[in-house]
Amino acid sequence: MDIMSEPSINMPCVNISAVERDTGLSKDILRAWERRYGFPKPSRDSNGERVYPADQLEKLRVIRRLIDSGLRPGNVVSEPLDALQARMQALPSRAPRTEGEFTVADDALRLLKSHQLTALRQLLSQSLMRLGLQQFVLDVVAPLNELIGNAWVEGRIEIFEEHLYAEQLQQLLQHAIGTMSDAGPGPRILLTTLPGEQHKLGLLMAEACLCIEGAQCISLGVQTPVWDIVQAARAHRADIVALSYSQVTPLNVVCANLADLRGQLDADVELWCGGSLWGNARKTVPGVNTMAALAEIPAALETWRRHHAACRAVQ
Amino acid sequence: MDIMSEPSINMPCVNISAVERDTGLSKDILRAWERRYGFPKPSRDSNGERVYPADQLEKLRVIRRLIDSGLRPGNVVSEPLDALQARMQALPSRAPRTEGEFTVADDALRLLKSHQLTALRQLLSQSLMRLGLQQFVLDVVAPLNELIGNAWVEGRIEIFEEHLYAEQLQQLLQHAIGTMSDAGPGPRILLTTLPGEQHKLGLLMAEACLCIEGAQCISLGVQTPVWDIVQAARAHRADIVALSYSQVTPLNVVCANLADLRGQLDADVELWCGGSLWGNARKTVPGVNTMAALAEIPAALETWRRHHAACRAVQ
DNA sequence: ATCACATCTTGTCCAAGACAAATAGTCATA
DNA sequence: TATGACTATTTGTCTTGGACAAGATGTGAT
Repeated sequence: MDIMSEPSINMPCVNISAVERDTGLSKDILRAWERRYGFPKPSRDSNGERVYPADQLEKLRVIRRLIDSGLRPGNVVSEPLDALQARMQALPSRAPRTEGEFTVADDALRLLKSHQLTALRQLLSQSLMRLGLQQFVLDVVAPLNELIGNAWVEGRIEIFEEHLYAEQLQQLLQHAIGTMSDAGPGPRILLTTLPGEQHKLGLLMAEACLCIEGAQCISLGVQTPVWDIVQAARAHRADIVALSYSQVTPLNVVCANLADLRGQLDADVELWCGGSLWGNARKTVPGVNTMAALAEIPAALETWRRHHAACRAVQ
Repeated sequence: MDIMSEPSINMPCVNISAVERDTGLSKDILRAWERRYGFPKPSRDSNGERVYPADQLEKLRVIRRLIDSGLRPGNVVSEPLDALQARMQALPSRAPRTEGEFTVADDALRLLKSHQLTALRQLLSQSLMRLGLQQFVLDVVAPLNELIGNAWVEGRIEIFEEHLYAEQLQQLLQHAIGTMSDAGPGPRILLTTLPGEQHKLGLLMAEACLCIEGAQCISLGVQTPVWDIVQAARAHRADIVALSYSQVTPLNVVCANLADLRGQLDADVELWCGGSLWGNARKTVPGVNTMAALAEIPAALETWRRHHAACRAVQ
């Protein structure tokens, strides 16, 4: 359906800012790679400014994911696309997924790709009802997310399909969370993401797991500046600030942001940060509770409650 | 720790990345202002890199707010802090609003500012139930949006409060839309915003008005690239693509994007674009149906249906 | 008043260089 | 075979100073 190898007959092109937005690679990095490795090699517009064709953008996304999984730029940036895709296949797939329990996720992906939107919504909704919110999030949404992510970098689904998927799931989760929000003796938790992180789904999944355990969740949505998180935490007397990250932000940046936020937050407010990027991270930030998986949430909450009860007793 | 010469003994200092993060001003802008206006004037570390003291960061935030409310950098960046704060006070309040019909919006703003979240949610929810979705959107949400926008540029509410407000309303609207989505003989309408436009609320308000009139809405969420909108419209055989814009994007950019999208969309797909920025716009784009207010939606749908019925009859 | 035209403003991009932190490679020692 | 120390390379980020186009403002004529 879409376009072929010839650049620029009808291929959509974008400038360096758009590439930075779409790939999470900074302008500096894009220019440095071009200088050092010869890729990306954008054409130039009449003003001498870089114009990236869609296929290079596509390749950059693959590269991004390979680097996130541990490879180094010098080894992958200059390789041709098919070699990279071969490497993608060879990556140790963290999700074993040979068992029969994730078939819902598979079915959902199939429905998404065949554009059967109402059927998709029905399937997800039914699955939610059958499993309950917690199990639904852990056993369906999380693997489905990974499935979608992989399908996307391998070019098997389009961006608009991912948008559509995220939209459906957001609705479903938000509704489910809304129906039980008002309970909870648990800690007051402020949820958001930092600027640059646009993915709301991870946030909602966390919120679901937290609400189920009786926490009082206050969600600011995505992309709240550090300073405003600090203010919000004070205004709402939050016990915990919980952030979510997908893979698009480089680990260094994430750690810097977290350290910054940790420094500005009042000391008695805990800072939790979740996201799949902590799976193979060796780095940690002092004073920040990082979680690689949603399944860690209940234990963390339990710990907080015990500790908090003890503190109260002492006072 | 590693404090420097002049500014202060214990003032925390940050590098240029942190300033970008906290103020939303890009590194390029920070360097350009320093070159042109002499502010900010960071000290340098041992490696010659910029180190910004906290008071300059604070002033940058004030400047940011003044610029967002219409002032120009050349006039404010080099002024002293107290002059800037005087200007903040002197900002004209754009909202006349003397009538008594928007009291719900006023109450909502009050609750938001006093951080009574559950009360706010209750108020909005009750209001929705009482008025019905359409009237709620037109008579409460729209004026409340304007109220919030004004309060923000005047510095009466914080960014995090605006986030919180948007989040509550999004949940409410999304839920309301979800409970009636599956009906409708009407046109298939693809809803989204273009990259750069992050406001989902406008989109949801439009979706609500469209759904009520029996249209089949397919929402892609925010920030879908042009190329993907085209693909999505084909995949889902949309009759209409509807976009939403708030005021933050310059009109020229909007028009250019619209023309681009219009050129790539199949000719038999209509393109609608709504948003308050069309209120005083003299510019139009050929082939694009622009609407300044949500109230225009029913008539537009009626027109489409009549025209479409006629076309069918001809075939 | 309204429009067209000239003039400033201002955000963004570019090039090429520099440097430190992170990573990989090497070699000797327990 | 591990482990640790040391060196070399890789890589992200910051620097300067210049350039340009789109937006905003001012000016003059209709």
